[in-house]
Amino acid sequence: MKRVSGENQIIITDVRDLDLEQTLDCGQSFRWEKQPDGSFSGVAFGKSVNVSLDGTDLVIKNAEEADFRLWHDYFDLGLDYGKIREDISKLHPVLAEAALYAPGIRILRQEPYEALCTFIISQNNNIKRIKGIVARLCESFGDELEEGVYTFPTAERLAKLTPDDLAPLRAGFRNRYIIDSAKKVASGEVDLELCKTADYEAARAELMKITGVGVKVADCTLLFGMHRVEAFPVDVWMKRAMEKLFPDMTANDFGEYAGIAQQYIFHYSRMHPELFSE
DNA sequence: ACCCAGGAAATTC
DNA sequence: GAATTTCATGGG
Repeated sequence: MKRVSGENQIIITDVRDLDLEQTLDCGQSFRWEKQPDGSFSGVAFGKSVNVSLDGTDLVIKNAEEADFRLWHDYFDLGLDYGKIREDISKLHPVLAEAALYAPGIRILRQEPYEALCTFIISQNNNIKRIKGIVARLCESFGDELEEGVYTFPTAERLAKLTPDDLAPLRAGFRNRYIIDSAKKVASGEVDLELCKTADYEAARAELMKITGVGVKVADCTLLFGMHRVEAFPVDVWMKRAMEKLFPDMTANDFGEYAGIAQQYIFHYSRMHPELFSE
């Protein structure tokens, strides 16, 4: 893998096991928008970029060479998903099928607070509306990078607000959860860095100190914001999938890469709702 | 009108 | 303690 830069863009070559649609629009991140030309535009780490895949070249426009490692890591290109898929496919034939169905899913290494906040918003909600609320959150309290392009607000910024200040987001009962998370993260009462290294149960307990964070939101935060790929979030889709497709397995049976298996199963299930209605 | 959505808190039994 | 209800909002 090498870098090619210049003209205000980075190209990461020899990229395998990545499909932008599968990775950026599978419900792990809510900040990427597909463009008419098939590329995706979004903001991460306070930087606005456009990404596209040309064969095995990942083209990142509006990026500078110094951020090569940043984007390389964001797309988790240091992990061999082909090998992982091969290994976990041995666990169950349906998992093998699900992995084959969307082999271009990768677990993004998102910023911890963004993952926490967006998955607080996700509860008892649907992906389309989550994206709308997140967009209004950024427009209202993020920094404008370009015309109509905003950063994700920091916990420190949101900690100065009250739940009523979030009314324009139309996030309903989740407003007070967002504020509680911001206050506890900004004050250090909840240590997101600790969650990257603490043992799993301790990390989960740390996040669950926040009102509005239960087991599922904590697991999503750990998986998508701390790259704890052993996390296995169970939402309504995963509950159905476990009951119908993996009745003989529990979360623990999926191993150290359970979170990656979970993404294959989640996506496969959402794309095949008929599996659960017949 | 009713039900559901990448759940969790509040209330009741 | 375990089971049920409620919590805002929007789409089907």
